[in-house]
Amino acid sequence: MHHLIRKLSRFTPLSTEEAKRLGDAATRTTRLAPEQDLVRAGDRPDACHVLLDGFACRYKLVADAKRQIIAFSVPGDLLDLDGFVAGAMNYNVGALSPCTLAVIPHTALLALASANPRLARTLWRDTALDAAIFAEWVANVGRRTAYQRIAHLLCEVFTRLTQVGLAREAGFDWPVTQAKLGDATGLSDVHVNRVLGELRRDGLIRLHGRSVLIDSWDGLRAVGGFDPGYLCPDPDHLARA
Amino acid sequence: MHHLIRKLSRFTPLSTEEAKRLGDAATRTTRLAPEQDLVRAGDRPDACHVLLDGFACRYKLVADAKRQIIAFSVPGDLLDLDGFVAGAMNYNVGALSPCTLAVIPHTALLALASANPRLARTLWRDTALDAAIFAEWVANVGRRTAYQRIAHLLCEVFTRLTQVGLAREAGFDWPVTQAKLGDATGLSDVHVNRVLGELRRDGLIRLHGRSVLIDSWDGLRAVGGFDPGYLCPDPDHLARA
DNA sequence: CGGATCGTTGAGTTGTATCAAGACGGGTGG
DNA sequence: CCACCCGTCTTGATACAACTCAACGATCCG
Repeated sequence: MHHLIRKLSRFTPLSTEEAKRLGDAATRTTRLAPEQDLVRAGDRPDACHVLLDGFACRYKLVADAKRQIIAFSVPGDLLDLDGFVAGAMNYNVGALSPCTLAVIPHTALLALASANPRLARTLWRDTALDAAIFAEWVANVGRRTAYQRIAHLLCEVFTRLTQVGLAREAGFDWPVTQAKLGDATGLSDVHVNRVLGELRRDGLIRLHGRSVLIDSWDGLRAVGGFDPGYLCPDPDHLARA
Repeated sequence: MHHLIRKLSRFTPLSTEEAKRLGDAATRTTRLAPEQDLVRAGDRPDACHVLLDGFACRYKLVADAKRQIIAFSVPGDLLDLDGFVAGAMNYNVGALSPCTLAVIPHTALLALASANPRLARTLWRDTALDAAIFAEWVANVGRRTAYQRIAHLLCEVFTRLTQVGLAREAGFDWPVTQAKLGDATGLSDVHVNRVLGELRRDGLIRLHGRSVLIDSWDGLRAVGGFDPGYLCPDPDHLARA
């Protein structure tokens, strides 16, 4: 399991020993079909899951059958650490593509975190990173136009996929429909379609099937007002202290 | 300092002993004038601050001088715990009214967290609570109408003020202008004004100066689709494990 | 080949923003 | 104590971004 869990270390940097311990804590793997939910709001899971392969998202349902995707997950991400920290989930986690997950029981995680404060802080930082991304999304959805919002989201996804080595030099594959892009940006699927067309016409991106090509990274960044700072918590911050 | 820090224990439940230790860690208090910033995005603070008295908010600035408030803080809240966990701030924290803060140096916090895993997890849960509120705001701003958004926000603020004993039976005092409500909900100040008028006409709330009276809690909750679950992480979850 | 899902485009509607002007109210200085 | 001023609230008129509804085309898959 170690080499799988090691993936996590790219995103939430762990020492080799810490990665090994987390890997030992993972008892098994499990799979998820597209559209299948891992957990629902209100659930009290007894294990955490690391996304080893595939793409997932977190989402909330609001009145009127509307859906808001609040985060996209990439391989290496902890999907439901909140279940460990807070007890109950307050959002759903669903698969966007076939997914493979590592399962880490809460009991094992608790033992690890108690015995190893440094590892606990690393996981704590992961929660803080989630919070930072949520915060950026509040600003994205609240104060940017549709055109800016989608540009910003594409920048974020590209940056995160690059961090885990899953992007190409100028683009990435991503199994997300326009309707889901709408659920993530608070827009209608129809409007997402028009805005994507605009971004394409402006020479910023190209779309082929499920692959996104970024023709002008600087342009896209400028449009979205994207600053990657919030995605890069300083891994050595507490170690230095 | 203990009786001041104890306030924190109402919101992020701490044992008496833990509250005492945190109180000992706080070296001094400081004050903030309205509109004054405690920290800015990019800062690397060397201490955390507990809001003892007054009201503050966290906000981001996006292109075009637009502002998005991403969270309101009430007395008892940790304002900049992210500075400790992540290293650098990625949002600003500003005072809405005159504020009194307790100052806890990162060095003291690190020592406390290392020596006391249970206290560390309590603080970790505080980060998770912040994340849960951000996530709810993403859904609020992304998928609710102006009318629903403002109703939901008022429900949240009332609930949180009730948790720390600062609400009246059916209302609360809150030094927030309509322009700031707009910055928090992603709306213009003019539109906030119209929607508040609508909520008043519909018999849900009344406003007098800076005080909010809730005439129909059930109505307001129904309109906003408000479920307080995300504000109430189970404090005993990890203790039981 | 048929059905399902997703993308695309058009026409019309609506929610919310913007601009502008005036009313109110609380503080300050004369 | 009054006059003034500044920030805030309120209201109206107009503009526009984004939504909805609807139809059709393109793919993919069984």
